[in-house]
Amino acid sequence: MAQKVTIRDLAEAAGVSVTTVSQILNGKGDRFSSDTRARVLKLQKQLGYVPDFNARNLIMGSTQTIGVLIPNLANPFFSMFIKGIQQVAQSNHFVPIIFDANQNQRLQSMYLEELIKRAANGLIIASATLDANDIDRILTRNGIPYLLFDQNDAQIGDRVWVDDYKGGQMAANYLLSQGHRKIALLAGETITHNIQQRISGFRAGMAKYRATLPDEMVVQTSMTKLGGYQATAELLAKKPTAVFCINDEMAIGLYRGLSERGLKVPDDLSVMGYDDIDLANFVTPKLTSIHQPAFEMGQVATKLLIERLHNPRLAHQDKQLPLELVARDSVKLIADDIQ
Amino acid sequence: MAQKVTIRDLAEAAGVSVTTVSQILNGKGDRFSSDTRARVLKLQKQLGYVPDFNARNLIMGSTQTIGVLIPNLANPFFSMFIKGIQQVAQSNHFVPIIFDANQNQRLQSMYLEELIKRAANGLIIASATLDANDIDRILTRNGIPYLLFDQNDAQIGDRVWVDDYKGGQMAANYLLSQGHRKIALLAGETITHNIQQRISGFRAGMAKYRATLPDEMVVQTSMTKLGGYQATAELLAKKPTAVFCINDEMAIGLYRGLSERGLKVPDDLSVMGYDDIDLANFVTPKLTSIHQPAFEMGQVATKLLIERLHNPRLAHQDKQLPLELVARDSVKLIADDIQ
DNA sequence: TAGTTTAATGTTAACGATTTAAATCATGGG
DNA sequence: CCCATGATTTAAATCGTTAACATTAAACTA
Repeated sequence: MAQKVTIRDLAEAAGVSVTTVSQILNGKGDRFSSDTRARVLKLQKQLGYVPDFNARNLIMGSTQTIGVLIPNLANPFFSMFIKGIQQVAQSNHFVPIIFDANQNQRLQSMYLEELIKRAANGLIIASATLDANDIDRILTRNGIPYLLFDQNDAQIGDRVWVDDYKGGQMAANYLLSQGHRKIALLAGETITHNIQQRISGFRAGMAKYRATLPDEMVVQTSMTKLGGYQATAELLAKKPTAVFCINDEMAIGLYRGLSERGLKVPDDLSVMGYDDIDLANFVTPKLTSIHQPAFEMGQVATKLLIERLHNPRLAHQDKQLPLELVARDSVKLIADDIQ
Repeated sequence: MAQKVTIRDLAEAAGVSVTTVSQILNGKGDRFSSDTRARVLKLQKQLGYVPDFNARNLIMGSTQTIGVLIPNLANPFFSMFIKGIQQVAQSNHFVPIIFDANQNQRLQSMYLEELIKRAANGLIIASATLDANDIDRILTRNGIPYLLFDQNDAQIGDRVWVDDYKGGQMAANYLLSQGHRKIALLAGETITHNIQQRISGFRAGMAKYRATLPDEMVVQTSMTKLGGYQATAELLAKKPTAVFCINDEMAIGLYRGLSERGLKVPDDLSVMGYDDIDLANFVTPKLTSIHQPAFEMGQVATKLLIERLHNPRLAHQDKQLPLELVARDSVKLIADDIQ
């Protein structure tokens, strides 16, 4: 409960002016005698002086804060993404403020406002429910640089992305190469741009081998384990030999639905995921998936954003990260001719 | 890029003083004519005025911020915990700043300092590597209320807890009731207080039925899926009929280790977890576990902390939340006499 | 009418830092 | 012994708000 020690207290204790203290503590103290420098530094430790964050930011005009908006913390993909953000932010003396907006439109706007209020230096937005143009309007009006992620329909601002179209194609190619032709797609309820790309790519991949993905073979549900689970019956009714799940979480939900019905993956049904969360490697059978480098994506996003903060008139940056097919045990080879 | 609009601009535009604006915008404007009130409010929208966070906090002396330190974001238990925190914080106009300290001692201290610098109003610390007394020294020196979680060896500050001792007993009782006698324990490398309790309870539970948990039946490894996986061989060497994993993550790792060896849960080995993360319900076989109400714990922790902030001289609060055994399919009944 | 309320709004001093521009102090050459 | 010079140090302005304390004008009271 000790009264907070201010720069004035420290100055007084050291017998110098506040200017002196401020300069020395901010590394601009070359012009002071090493004697006073030492004295100030020593007393700082001794009194435990920490510059007041608000006072400092008020005059400096920076909070060293990055706002982050994500749809769902419980999805391991995003935990990893955040870990990447945190790492880079930390080493650049920034602090991320993370909001899990849980696909709630209203909440999302609230958080956006909160971040503006708090004078975040920049934002990383990985949430899809907000309209990109709305975001742009609000943020550029407030002069806040931001980076849109995972929903790059609008070509505004910097961009970190993976080639989802190609990812979809890779999935299709793999499934086809294993002899599957009757393939169902398990997608989310809201189709963001990147997921649309994924689906388009998948369709295109199918088409290349004169296979098709008719509309009646796609099932939509919430993009969670539960969603995948609940879609099982509907999916089974379509009698596919393989299912491409738009993310791993759903695939894992489907696993359960199948197992409850006594069906075996991949013998009775092949399942393929997307994201390659660490769990993919721990379910039985191990899930074949398309690997998205979530951690790295977080790192790169943060790096780009910070670069932009340092240099606002930088040309728009665009960084693509590689996707990778990780073939494990959830897809059965039912014929190896690919006609 | 438009120059930031200040309260002075708004005041000028409305033809009133800054006080008037300030008061009106802070709900203390009853003393002004409804005419000016309307005018100010309208112009605020029009000019898009947002009070400067730092200036405001500087004079108000509060940042409406809660710092949160957790060991691992990727553990679903903590994602849930955080979701609970966020929900309550949000509805009380607080914002949580979350740090994933990843059992890194140094990082943890850094984050702690950062939170102090940022003048967080209070802290929720769910990280074990820091010494409770160190924390107390640093934080009470700075007059920051905090709430220790998940490592309540020191009886300092407020407390949210589950009865881990009883949790351990419940696990033991259940395993014994299913006829198991040769039981191994899979624990973490660092044994925090709550986990120590869990283990003690487990031991006591065993003892009650004249069973024992000899030291050679406990295996220690990192508390992650990978850790659980890597412990498989060592565990198997002890030839138990059941394994009690100190958390679900490890149990899931063990699942994989067993499945790779062609062993079936629960026919070849029974597995029991702790936490009851949502995944427990989605693995095959579904994992029997002790349910910790992670989300609720986050909620309650935040509620207690905020109450404390509002009233610093409140008596220490102590809230216990219930634990629950969730019997699913991962433990085999090998004899139903419990002699 | 003079004095007192009351309603409506304004002045200005904090808050705790940073920073610019100016002041002070030695030192030494002329 | 004076002043220029460079080395140290400081006074004061500033950042955008809030709030305690005025102030003003109109309305009411006796």
